[in-house]
Amino acid sequence: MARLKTTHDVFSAIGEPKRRILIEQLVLKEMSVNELVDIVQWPQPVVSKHLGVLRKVRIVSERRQGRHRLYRVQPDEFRPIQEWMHQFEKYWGSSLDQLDSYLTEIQARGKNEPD
Amino acid sequence: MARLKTTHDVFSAIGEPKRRILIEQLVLKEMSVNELVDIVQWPQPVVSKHLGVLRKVRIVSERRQGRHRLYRVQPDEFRPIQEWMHQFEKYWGSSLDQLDSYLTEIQARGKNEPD
DNA sequence: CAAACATATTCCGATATAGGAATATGTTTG
DNA sequence: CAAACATATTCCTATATCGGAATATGTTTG
Repeated sequence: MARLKTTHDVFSAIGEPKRRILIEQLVLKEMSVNELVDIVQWPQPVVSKHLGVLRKVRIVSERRQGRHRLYRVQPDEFRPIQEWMHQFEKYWGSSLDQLDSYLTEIQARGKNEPD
Repeated sequence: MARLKTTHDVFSAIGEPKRRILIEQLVLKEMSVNELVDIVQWPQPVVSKHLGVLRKVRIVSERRQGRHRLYRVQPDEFRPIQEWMHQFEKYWGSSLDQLDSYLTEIQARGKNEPD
């Protein structure tokens, strides 16, 4: 046997630092490939390939608009990670307070935003 | 250039499924290598090697007791992941409620547990 | 100390990438 | 339709693992 694919689930997909950087941008707003290239300053094929991986594991979705392709993050797909991380939360006493106030704030605003 | 090490930070370390399985066991209780081997049924060197990676990125710590080595999870080391995941939490309207009640429950009990 | 035990390490081979370079595909516009 | 534009894909190479097998290291016990 040998290595396993780092491209087949959400956990391994975010193991790659460049992919995390792309996600960090896309979570801010939907963006075209060239917009991303302008920001991160990597060769376009590099960006496209990483987007391909993210797309394969459904972390991002793509929408065509003319000759552009607009990418956006699909936050729901991160839930497996969040759920897996949940097993450690009980050890984070101090951060719970922050999170709690954050939640209160969000919920005061009206729970969820439109799609 | 080529692949980058999947063994140098927390994100890539948990990208490997077997390592997640080990973590899931160790979070339950401190355990020796052979205890883990008994549970997961992989060859001992495989277990040891994955533990080595987890140890290198500080996700687990090791403590010697006689000829045994007892491993345990270091939950604090997962905080970078949790913090990174935080950027998506606002999209999880429905799960916020669960989490909120979870927090309320925890806090009612007395906020933090001893180390 | 020798044997048994617990675990780590080394050496090995197979393979899945990551990135570079070049090119292909698809779209708009003149 | 040709040229320009936007993006994906293919081909290539180097390399970092993953797991297997064998062995080394360290500890306890008789």
